[in-house]
Amino acid sequence: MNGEVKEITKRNVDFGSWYTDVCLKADLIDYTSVKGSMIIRPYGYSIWEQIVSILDGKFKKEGVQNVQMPMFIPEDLFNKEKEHVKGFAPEVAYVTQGGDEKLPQRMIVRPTSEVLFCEHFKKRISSYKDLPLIYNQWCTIVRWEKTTRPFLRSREILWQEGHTMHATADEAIVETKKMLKIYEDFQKNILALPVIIGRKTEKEKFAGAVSTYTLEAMMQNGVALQNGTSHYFGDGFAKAFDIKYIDKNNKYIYPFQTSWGVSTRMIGAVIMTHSDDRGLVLPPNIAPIKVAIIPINDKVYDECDKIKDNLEKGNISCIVDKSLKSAGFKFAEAEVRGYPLRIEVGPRDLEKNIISIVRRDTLEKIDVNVNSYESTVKNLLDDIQNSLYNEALKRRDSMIYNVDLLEDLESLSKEKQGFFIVPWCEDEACEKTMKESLGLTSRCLLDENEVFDGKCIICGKQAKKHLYISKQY
RNA sequence: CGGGAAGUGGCUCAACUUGGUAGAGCAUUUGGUUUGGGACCAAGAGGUUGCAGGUUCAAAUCCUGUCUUCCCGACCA
Repeated sequence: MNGEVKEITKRNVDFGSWYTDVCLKADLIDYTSVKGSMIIRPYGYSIWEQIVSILDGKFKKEGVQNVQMPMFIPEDLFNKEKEHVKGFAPEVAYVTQGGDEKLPQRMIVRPTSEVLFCEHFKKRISSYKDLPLIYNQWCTIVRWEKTTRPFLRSREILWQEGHTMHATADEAIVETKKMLKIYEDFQKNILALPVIIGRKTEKEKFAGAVSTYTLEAMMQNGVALQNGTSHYFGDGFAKAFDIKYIDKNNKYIYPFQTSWGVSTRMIGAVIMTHSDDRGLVLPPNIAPIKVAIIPINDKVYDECDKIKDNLEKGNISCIVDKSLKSAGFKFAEAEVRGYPLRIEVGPRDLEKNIISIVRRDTLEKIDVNVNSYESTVKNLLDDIQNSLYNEALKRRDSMIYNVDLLEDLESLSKEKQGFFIVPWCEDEACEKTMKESLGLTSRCLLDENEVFDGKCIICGKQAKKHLYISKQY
């Protein structure tokens, strides 16, 4: 921890700079000389480790097996599924040379691994007894993004991608939705992020998918962020890759496929949802360090160590900040780094058998007895977790607008940002118009099964569904 | 990829307009005093000015290219 004073741009001055300031000053990332490829520093990486450990545990309970696939894909393999190629081609990085020799065929650096899994599935699947296959990998992928931003959009992406094969369409659809639900619960209960769950439109769905489901989070500034996806592929890839199994009736069947993924983008969503002008705010359930214990001077180290040991017995991770800085500096530092609670231990308070606990979200300070604080700490952590979610939910809900008329949308979207729910005819042309004239992209359908009779906000023809639209990262 | 801004010790910036060989604060190191909201005193170290060319007797400064970052679009998780 170095000792420079960390100035953070205020949110209302420049939200984008505030965000990168928080990422840098909270010591989550650093830049490199490679465009769009950030270093995730130890503190930032420990947040990712929390995410991995919790999610991976949930996956394993669902029978997911982890694998590791190659990073390179020969170009002809990648070209097998036409929609998939078309969707990803513009952002693919190619390897053209190995050592001194030019490669006979270009390799692509995986932007996602569907085709590698398909190639492998073909070898592994021959009977209904081989199904389902439920695989996942934690890995990095590369997409040659033009605009990059820490966590939210980088060229090298640290993520998890699940790929599954099933005997029936129903089973695959259940899998798709099951993983979506796991993501939703994780984001709600662990990351304290309210998300809107829904199906993507044809225009916005994953290249090669039958249907794509999304988790749409809303940032403080009213800009939406797709924070995870789960896709149902039908048997499209299976057909393209000639993956077949023999069923009980000795008939050849193409199996049904899913894929689903979340990435370090979730860390960006946590920052942009909960943090404030003082720096990072982390929900306790994802915070690698839940309590920062701050000795006011060097005479109280023993008491601090005792508190740390005691809390860690109750599985509450702590640090004691013994750096040779003034107390005020340490308080500020603890706030920048977003430790959910800090405990101030000072000689004057100790004479009265008191220590102070300060919560990061509200900065509220309470005094507790030095011999009995465990339950208070636990309760406060729970309370912060709940209150961060509730605050985020309240704010998100206040940024959802139902709009039926184009003129209302035009004026409203000029002064407000957030989700707009609009009636839509399901014509892609109208989707394009929303984007080109208002800068609003479709996020997902309000309800994929909705039956609704109204007028499309753009063309006025019959609308069939309501659509969430917004600005997006 | 288009439009705008920026890049000078670890950080924030000055010197650039008008070319003359880089300076401050903070951080860092050492010694000391301190510690209840970003401590103080003293001494020291640290920079061929993002990178590559060019103009010039001379380039942080002028020109060209390139890379990176930020903002706004387009593209996308």
